[in-house]
Amino acid sequence: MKGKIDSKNSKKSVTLEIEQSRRAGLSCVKRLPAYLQLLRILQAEGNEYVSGTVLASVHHLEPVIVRKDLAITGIIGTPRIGFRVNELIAAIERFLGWDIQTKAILVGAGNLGTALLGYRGFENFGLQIVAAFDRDPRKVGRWLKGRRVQPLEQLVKFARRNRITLGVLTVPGDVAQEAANLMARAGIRGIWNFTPTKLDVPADIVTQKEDLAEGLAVLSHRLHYLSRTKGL
Amino acid sequence: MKGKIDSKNSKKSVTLEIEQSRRAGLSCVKRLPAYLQLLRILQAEGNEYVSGTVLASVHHLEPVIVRKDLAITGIIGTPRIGFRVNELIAAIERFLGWDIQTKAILVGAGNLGTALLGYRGFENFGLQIVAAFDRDPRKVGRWLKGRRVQPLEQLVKFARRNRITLGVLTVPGDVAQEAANLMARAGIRGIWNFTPTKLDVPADIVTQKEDLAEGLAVLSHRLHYLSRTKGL
DNA sequence: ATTATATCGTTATAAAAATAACGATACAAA
DNA sequence: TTTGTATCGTTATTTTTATAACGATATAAT
Ligand SMILES: NC(=O)c1ccc[n+]([C@@H]2O[C@H](COP(=O)([O-])OP(=O)(O)OC[C@H]3O[C@@H](n4cnc5c(N)ncnc54)[C@H](O)[C@@H]3O)[C@@H](O)[C@H]2O)c1
Ligand SMILES: NC(=O)c1ccc[n+]([C@@H]2O[C@H](COP(=O)([O-])OP(=O)(O)OC[C@H]3O[C@@H](n4cnc5c(N)ncnc54)[C@H](O)[C@@H]3O)[C@@H](O)[C@H]2O)c1
Repeated sequence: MKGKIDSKNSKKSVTLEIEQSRRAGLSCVKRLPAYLQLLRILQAEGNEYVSGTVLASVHHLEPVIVRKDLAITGIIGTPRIGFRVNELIAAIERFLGWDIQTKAILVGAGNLGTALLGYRGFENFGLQIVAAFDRDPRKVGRWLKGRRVQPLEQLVKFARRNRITLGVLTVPGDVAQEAANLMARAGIRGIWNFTPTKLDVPADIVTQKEDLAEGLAVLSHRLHYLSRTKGL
Repeated sequence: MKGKIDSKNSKKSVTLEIEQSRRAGLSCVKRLPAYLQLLRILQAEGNEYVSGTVLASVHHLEPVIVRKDLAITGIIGTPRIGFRVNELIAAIERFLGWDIQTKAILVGAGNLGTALLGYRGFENFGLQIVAAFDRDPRKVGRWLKGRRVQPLEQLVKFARRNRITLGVLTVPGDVAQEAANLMARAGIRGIWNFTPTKLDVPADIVTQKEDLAEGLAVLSHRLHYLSRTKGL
């Protein structure tokens, strides 16, 4: 069932093969954090086991989806009982690489950047924002949520010296590309992009665009639909 | 002018409208805002036309995907030329219901809530956050990004009086459900949920969960994979 | 006028994801 | 012991989404 790729279609592009070779569907990976969040609560409540059925019902999913999702982490459950909560948390964290803290820098200490710097939840996702950079001289030097805002000129040196692999991008959209270029020069491997700008980066750099408008579009469309069909 | 395909066309448009109000592909709806963002830039630069091919190349998509996505908005392009930028913007906005500004309230004026209140981009998405509510007495009464923070007790009255249909939820996860209940009592129709808590709401309320961890999981997984296969 | 070509819109096919189906297993109760 | 059942993990099947294929059309070039 798994097997090697038949090299039938060479057009199929490297990206797909990469994702397939790990056998992790994108939608599956996206659901894992939600399970993790719930598992942490169950753990705190002292539960030793949890069934896929319970995880499914909370998130309004079919149990079989949950079981399949969890399967890619390598976890094995016991029939009639479920999964060990501790083991499951460890398996998901390990699969996502969240068992080891990754150091990140943030570029653009504005509204959103400040909020992200102040978010305590990232440590649960293996993320540690260790420094913030900004171009605005009025912000440089100030302390923000426990980090001192540094000038852009320091970025490359800092990132290289501290072996930073991940960058969080929260600058205005029209300067996003140049900030990304700077990150690339600094040896950053992954960019978490909160700007509405699609970035152009070397092939060995991974970008993830976080677009709030996507979710709002879905919400708006659903509401719009409801109001048209139910006449509300 | 188009007499020869008239009968076929009318039949098709009926089908399309049904499908439009019924279920537009989720992935399609999610891509529309990205097109819109680029279109606004093109419009500001004075471009009159844009081809699906151009939109596709910027976002690293296949042209046919773009054309199909745009088709659900009802827009019609001209071969060899493309689409009128103005018309396309209007069509997407109309499809998403973003041509009319929707009034929203925000509950939880903390780190993230403040950032969202300060975001000027929402007016491009037909969203207008007109009020903020918080439980913390130290925050109530203060001005935040041009809005006065109001106590929770005012929420129901305010929302009903101002016919608010949309709520933005940025409270801590463990009180998210009760805040959502309050919104439901206030007649809110849609909840944009930024907490990691899966909400339980009446069937006639639409919720959209915005989970940053999803995107981070994808990014982490890609990086993790890269580091294991390319040994970097 | 003819040809070339970039693009459109639709239809056909392939790939991914969700859902259904089903046998296997661990424990509880009769 | 036997039966009942909630769950697991795997293997179909269906649905959704992405990609490929193709004829049609508007404009520019020959
Ligand atoms: N605030 C939100 O809620 C929100 C929501 C969705 C998307 N976004 C996006 O996030 C980004 C930031 O939004 P914001 O509201 O925080 O904007 P902001 O203006 O508050 O912050 C931007 C910060 O980037 C700094 N900056 C500007 N140019 C820079 C450069 N070249 N290098 C480094 N820093 C630079 C500015 O000094 C400022 O501090 C924008 O692209 C925006 O579209 C924000
Ligand atoms: N800050 C981020 O970058 C970030 C990122 C991802 C997710 N989130 C999520 O967003 C939510 C808010 O995060 P935050 O960092 O802004 O937290 P925060 O603590 O800074 O803000 C929470 C605010 O909600 C208020 N509040 C508490 N209980 C309330 C209630 N019952 N009704 C109304 N208001 C109430 C608090 O007084 C506070 O002002 C959390 O659920 C968090 O997990 C935040």
